[in-house]
Amino acid sequence: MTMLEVNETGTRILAAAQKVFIRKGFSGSTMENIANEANVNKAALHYYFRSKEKLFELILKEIYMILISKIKETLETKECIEDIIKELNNCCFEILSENPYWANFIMNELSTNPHYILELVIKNGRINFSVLRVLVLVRNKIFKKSYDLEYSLNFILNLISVNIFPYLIRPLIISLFKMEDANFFNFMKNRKIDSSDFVLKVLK
Amino acid sequence: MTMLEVNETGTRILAAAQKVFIRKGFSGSTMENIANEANVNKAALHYYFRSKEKLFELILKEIYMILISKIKETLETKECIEDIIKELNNCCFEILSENPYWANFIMNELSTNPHYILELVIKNGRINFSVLRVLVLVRNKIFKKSYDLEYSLNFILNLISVNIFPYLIRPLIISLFKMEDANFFNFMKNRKIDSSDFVLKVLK
DNA sequence: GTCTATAGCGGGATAGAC
DNA sequence: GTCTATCCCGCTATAGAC
Repeated sequence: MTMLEVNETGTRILAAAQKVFIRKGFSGSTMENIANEANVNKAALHYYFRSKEKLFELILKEIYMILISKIKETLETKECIEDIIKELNNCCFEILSENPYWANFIMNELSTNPHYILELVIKNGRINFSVLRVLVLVRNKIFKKSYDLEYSLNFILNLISVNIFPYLIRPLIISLFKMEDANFFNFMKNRKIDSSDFVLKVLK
Repeated sequence: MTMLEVNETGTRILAAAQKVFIRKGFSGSTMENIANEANVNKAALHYYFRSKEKLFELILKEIYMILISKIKETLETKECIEDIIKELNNCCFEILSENPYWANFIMNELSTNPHYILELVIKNGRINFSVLRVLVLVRNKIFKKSYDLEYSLNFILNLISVNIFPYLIRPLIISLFKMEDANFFNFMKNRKIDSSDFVLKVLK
């Protein structure tokens, strides 16, 4: 049986692997952790997915693809820049409140072992077109000021920053303000309006 | 000899440990990596610092303290919020262009093993006062609008986000725009003006 | 204080029974 | 396909010579 046609046990292993890898990263996770989480024997992991590395690549690719497809959809279905900003904000909230560890996972891998993710980015280059489209929209909007590519790039960078970074420091926020996870996501839900405002102000 | 009075070999080990831990994280690093980097024997590491964990804690604490003291200084020496914003921006640039891996290192540890950092945050609670002071400054500035604690908090969150997040995705930016490291930091240097503008606009 | 040698263990991977 | 047993490497840590 190949990795592509996976049965019930295989999917259980994949789910367990996701859970473990996402929390602990590649080098922090062990095959035993994953086997226990999936209620199978260590040998089963190797039977289905050959090695730890192969299994990890599958998980990383799966998560990356889900993220990218949602973001692409968001960037492409809206017409004006204001709607895109609001929708992107919604999109981040929905993904990351449902999967609180995804952002950290991707960032950790990007910094400790950029190779995997950079390869995915290059192979799935079509996201670039969506970003380019947003760049043009931003340029048109702020063209009056005096057109400047770097300014547009910085605008997008700021947009992404305010949408993702707060989720990355969730453990810190939770600890400082003595919150529960639920409080945090509630805070982030209310914040949606503020951070859209924040970004939109710059356009006006 | 204790860990506090460390001779030349000890400092060489500390420097090597910093280099290795920062790039690979705790679980991604081995004592052999560090020993090679320091040009000493593995046994020396244990002689000076007892265990991998103790050595790691020292490195983490050292970096955390440097970061916090610089940020505190920035937050406290300036009087008006506009100056603080600009100075914070400078501060991040100076630290992170000189130590490109620090931001990622702290974030990775915060997400894979929050315990260490949260303990440091709690033990060195004095940073909270500086942040509180900024919060009050922000509140006074935007009070006209209608005072709102959450709004002020979000403002600070946005401020931190645009200052740190771009450094976190450096590998991605470098790869996408086919930059060298030097180009990236040059870009970030120019960006300083834009991102201050970005944040300041909201106050106006 | 610094080195070599090695203990001891945990983790990835495989062989082989069923 | 699934399990048990086991191999073997690499890593932390220590003992002991010098």
